[in-house]
Amino acid sequence: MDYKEIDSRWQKKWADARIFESDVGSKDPYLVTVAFPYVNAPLHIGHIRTYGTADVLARYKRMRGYNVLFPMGFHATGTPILAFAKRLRNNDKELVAELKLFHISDQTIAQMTDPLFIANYFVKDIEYGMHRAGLSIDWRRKFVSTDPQFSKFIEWQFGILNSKEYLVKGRHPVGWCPNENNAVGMHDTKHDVEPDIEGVLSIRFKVEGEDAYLLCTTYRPETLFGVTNIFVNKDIKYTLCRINGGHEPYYVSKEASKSLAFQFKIEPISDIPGSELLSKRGVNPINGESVPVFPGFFVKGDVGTGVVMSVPAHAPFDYAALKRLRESGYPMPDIKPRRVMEIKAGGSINPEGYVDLPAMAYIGLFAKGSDAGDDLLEKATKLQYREEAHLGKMVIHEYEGMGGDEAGNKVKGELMGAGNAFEIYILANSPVYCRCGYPVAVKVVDDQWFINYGNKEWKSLAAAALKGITILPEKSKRAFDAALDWIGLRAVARSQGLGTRFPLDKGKIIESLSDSTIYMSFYTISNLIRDLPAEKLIPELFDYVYLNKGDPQSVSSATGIDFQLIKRCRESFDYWYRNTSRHSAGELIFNHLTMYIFNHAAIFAKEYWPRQIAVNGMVLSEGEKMSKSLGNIVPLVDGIEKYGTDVIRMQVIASADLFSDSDFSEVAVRGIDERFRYLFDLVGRIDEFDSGELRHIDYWLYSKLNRKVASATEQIEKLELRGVSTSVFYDSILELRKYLARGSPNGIVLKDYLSCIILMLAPIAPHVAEEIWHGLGNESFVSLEKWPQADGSMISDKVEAEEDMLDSIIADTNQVAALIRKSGKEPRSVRIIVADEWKRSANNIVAKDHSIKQIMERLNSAEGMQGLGLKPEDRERSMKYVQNMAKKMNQLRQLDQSQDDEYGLLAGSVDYLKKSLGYPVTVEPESKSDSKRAHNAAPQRPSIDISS
RNA sequence: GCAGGGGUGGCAGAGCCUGGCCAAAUGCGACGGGCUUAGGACCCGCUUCCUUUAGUGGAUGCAAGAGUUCAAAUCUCUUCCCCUGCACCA
Repeated sequence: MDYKEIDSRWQKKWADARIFESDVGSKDPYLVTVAFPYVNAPLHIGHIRTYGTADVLARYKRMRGYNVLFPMGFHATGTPILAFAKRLRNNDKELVAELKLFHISDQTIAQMTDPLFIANYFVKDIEYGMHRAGLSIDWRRKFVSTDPQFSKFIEWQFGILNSKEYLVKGRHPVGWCPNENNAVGMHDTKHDVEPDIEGVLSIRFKVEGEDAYLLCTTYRPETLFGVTNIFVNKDIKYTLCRINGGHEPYYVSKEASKSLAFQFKIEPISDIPGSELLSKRGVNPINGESVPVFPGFFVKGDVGTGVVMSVPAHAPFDYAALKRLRESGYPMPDIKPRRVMEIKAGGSINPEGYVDLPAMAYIGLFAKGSDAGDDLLEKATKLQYREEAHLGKMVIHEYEGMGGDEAGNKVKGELMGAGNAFEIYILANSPVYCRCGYPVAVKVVDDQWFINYGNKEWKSLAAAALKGITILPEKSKRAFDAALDWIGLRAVARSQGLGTRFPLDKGKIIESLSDSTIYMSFYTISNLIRDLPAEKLIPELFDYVYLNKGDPQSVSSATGIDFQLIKRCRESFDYWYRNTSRHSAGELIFNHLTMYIFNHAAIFAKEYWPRQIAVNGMVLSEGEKMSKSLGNIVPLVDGIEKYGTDVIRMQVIASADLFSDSDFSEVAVRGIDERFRYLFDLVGRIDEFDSGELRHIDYWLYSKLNRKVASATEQIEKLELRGVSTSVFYDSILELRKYLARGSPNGIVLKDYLSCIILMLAPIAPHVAEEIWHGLGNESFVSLEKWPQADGSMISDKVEAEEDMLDSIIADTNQVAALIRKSGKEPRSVRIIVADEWKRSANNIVAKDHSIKQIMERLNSAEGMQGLGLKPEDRERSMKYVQNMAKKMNQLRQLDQSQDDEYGLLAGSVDYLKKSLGYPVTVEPESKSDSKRAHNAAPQRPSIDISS
């Protein structure tokens, strides 16, 4: 058995028969689309999670009689390919090593300094990988997001967004490299760090007797009431400068003046040493208090503005700095910390203990005598900030009782309203370095274009769309709700990258997640317009095709495009786009998938809105996240070569819940391989088996089979593929083993069973399924066969329970036999004693209302006894039995098996029992048994009497 | 910090929505046995503790704690811990 041979043989047959190429037809349509791959790396096994899951759905729906279209395109817009080429031009060793892992030749790598080459290379490479993975894609429709025809489509989309006033302009901070003079994203930094930008408030303190301000940055404006002084670093340079042309200048650190220049217009006036600031006093804008300026040991020039307002009651660093200053003998007045908020309960400190000194109390949690090193102060700060933000209540008059965050926002609003504060941006994870080596700064772009997902009407439109979408798995629905609420402005135009020019500013490129929100609709026409020159694709064409607006005849005469072709485009979109399923990894919920919903709601009529979205987890490699640094990435083609396509598909796609990560491990993969081989082996021998009348075990197998058809159908509809593979694959093999162990299997039953599970296995493991399907004598493609239908009449709880009973009798007998052997004796034969009928009645009476009252009443009267078929002398023993039964009252269930049923089953299974146990077995009813253990018999739990 | 998802036996991982047939599927691993020259493969058994040399008895138990209930892995609340995403980046 050679997976490679099987895989390529069936892939070729599918391709030759063009069974995955779909066109407008009379059957119900089903369009499956997946987040198209970005063309800067080959596929690894992780990619198959999403593509494979979509493929399973496509294959399943095909078997359910839908006309299924599963198209694929490629994403090449944006900056990564450019960054990729640049890295190779700079001979980046890390990247080269990564490419070598995928067996890319030196010769090819040498050509990868050209972005176009990179894109073309990976388009081919990825398409090849998808072929090898057996994805049922209609390749006639592929396109690349840099194709000029696609650009026309995107321009049309943005025209509509603009006409609806969803595009707005504003200020926006970005990571910026001062050296290269361009925006810096994750792809452009050393070690791929995302520059983490955050806004902080800068509050100005008027310098007493001078037309200037000290500018302090803070995360906690609500503590402004507790300011006792200002800290600067006396050993660094400060710059007096004007900001944005205001006439009163500010003191900030020299470094800050430079980095702020990317956010504001900064005019430096003069530099002075920090020590000169120490003689000044600042006025607190919130209460007019005048506070002194002190040197602070922790103040850094490159953090914020290099000027810090000191709140010793609520900031451990401030408290410690004042304490050290006093202890060093620095000439200073007595500074009294002032508390602005308190924590009533639930915090780490005792709220009564340090009325005006919470910071000291926090320090005390980490260090003896409140004399802590910087790292401990850091910890104390974090804890205090966290607890005060959560549990703190303001104690300042107008703010009394307010939470920390709420008060902070109010103070911020007041200050900003009065012009006493403004926001500046800083890099929270500073320093971040650009690949060129320079530290990244934050630049504020003034004329940034955004898509305004915060627009109220649009949002409610999107909410309406979301309502109509089936989200799989259901539990991720809440994430969509949250994402929809949260999404607001999204910067849409970029200064660099591949892609479509932004219509309202042709110097900019449309950001690459924003140009792929409705591309799924492009598949419906991509094959039809492929050869048309892009300039003919005027907005009116798309208006007609997608919106049914305008007149195809006039579009035809305006562009020279064949009238019929235009009509076909419209028909194709209208046909395919009514029933769609969208697939991606869960991490895209908060951007791509939400934008997908918004844009569909904005552009298309209701009947073309999304119908289903499925999000899946990732793939781990031997329990670890796959990463370049761990070197544990398994290239897809390598994996397929080594293990076989379906073994990989089975493990990657179907070994975990849809939303959970699946683990690719050697051991698990081997287990799948072994089971496939078991099936192949069994099918190879299928003609050896006779077929006669159906026995109990045959009915059992049919019952199990039909039950799993029903459950697997339900599960695959929800893409619960782990459940499908467990019941259809793993459990089936256990059932087959059990069935075969019973001896003389029925060939027809086996064939029925195997055919059916193969049909259900086909979406997940299509190559193996085709091979086995044909091994069973079929001529058709299993890929095009009908999904099986459960026959409810074949499902029998009774038959299954009876088989379970046989198993437990064997287990129990073995257990008893073990005890006998322990005493040195050897079991010679066993009698199995079937409980009397009255015990079944008793069971059912008790089980009915979970009470022994009724049955006891019956046992207490002669007629009642008689009704149960008992004699008066049985009374005592039967009461004892019932009392015993009552102990497990809550577990009793109704039984529909009579004593005769049970007896018949056991008598008919004597041979099997004998074979399993290894000694003679006889069966007898309780009433006819002379065994002293006979009275132990209970329904479905016969008494066992072993002679030794 | 905010948002979303989680925490189950040596490990992986079902079960949780719809409470009771749950000492908890299945797989892997470990252990004992069979088969074998041996290893692998395969087959059988076993894998919380106690009790029982004739069994299906008892205790503890599903992150921790509290609660609801006749009954909780499952429902509610609190706490702790882990994973993912957080914007111009695909």
